[in-house]
Amino acid sequence: MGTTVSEGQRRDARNTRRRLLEAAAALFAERGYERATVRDIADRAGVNQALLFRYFGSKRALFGEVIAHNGEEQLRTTPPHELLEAALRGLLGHGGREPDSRALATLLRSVDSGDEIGTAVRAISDDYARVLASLSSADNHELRADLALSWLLGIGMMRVLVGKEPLADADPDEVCALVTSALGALLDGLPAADGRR
Amino acid sequence: MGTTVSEGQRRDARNTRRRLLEAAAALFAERGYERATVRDIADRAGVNQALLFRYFGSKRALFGEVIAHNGEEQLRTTPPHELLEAALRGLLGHGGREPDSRALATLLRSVDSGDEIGTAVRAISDDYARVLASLSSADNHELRADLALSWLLGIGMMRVLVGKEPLADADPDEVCALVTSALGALLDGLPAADGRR
DNA sequence: CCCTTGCGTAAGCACGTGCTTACAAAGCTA
DNA sequence: TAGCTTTGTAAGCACGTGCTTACGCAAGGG
Repeated sequence: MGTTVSEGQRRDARNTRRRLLEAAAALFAERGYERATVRDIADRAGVNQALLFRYFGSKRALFGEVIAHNGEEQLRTTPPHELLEAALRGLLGHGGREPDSRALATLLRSVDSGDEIGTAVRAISDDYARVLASLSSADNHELRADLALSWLLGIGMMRVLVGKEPLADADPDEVCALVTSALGALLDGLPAADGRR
Repeated sequence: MGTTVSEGQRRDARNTRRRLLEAAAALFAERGYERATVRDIADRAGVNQALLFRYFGSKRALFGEVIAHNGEEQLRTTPPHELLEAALRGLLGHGGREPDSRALATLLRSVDSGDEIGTAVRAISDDYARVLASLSSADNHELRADLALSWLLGIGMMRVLVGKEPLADADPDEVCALVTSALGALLDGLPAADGRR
């Protein structure tokens, strides 16, 4: 039958693969693609780094699987009209520790890892933007959604990476109130022009 | 007097130093701190890489000098109330080619270069935020300025690094209109609260 | 004319990276 | 027990990085 895995579970390929995936998800979210080394990932998973290549082929492929899993998680568990605030609070509170808010944190820190990594990164942002775009009824709602997502990204950057004060230590509630009201106006259909048209 | 530098100007320390600085400024703006290697910088300057270390000591020190020069440039040449739009258009148009808009482009691409680079990066953003904050009369105007700057940063990220569509190829005028009107409301004193207070 | 001074260069060092390989050992089948 | 497959490991390779060192060479004064 199922080969009766005892329970001490040494020598369990499925489990080690899973542990590698989890360790990678955590480290990618914490440090981004480039700064998360395969040695660190293997260490956190408690296995030899050679196994990472046996099970995933390459670091890039591993990143791809992580992204695929992470992207869907928050998107499926939160209704569209709460997504904006949920994502923002995920970014503001813990810095990507919990699995929910890992997608944006990973995006945040892997954004400059050029070429092919950018494709995976673009995939997450596409998912988020699609949902955000559904909230607006303006003709250029897709652009507005991109701008909203950009703001979240920028705020995350400033807080987590740059550490800019006073934003970095600001009260999440205060930030959230300012941003959501400004973005609400944006998405609900702000006057599309100012000086030009 | 001044040692009569002929004009073929080989073996001119001042000039090579200047060329290194200019090449570094360009490459840091184009690729960010990490991805701009000392070999590339020296090559673009047309000199040996060892000179980079003779004249600047380390790559970090060179970055510091570049940042110091770049930061002041746009800030001094544009009046405060035009800074927001100027910075945004600098980011939207050319991707940091011209010296004016290099500061934000450098910031943009060096943002995740951890530890001590972050300090230099924070210095630029502080300068920008200070000017932006002077535009608002709200009590938390500094926070609002940080949020405005964050948005610029995020938009730059999405366009230049992520390449997210439709934002990446959107008309600068359209983007600018949306952002400035939303940010105008933010800085002019938006209702500070929504659900809480 | 030598010889000190300072600019410029080629070569290399030490280290961290992603990835590979040769091998040990566990577990199953016979 | 013998043999085969699967899982794990230690060692190392190839390469790119920031940085250093030993040297060539122009220039100018005694």
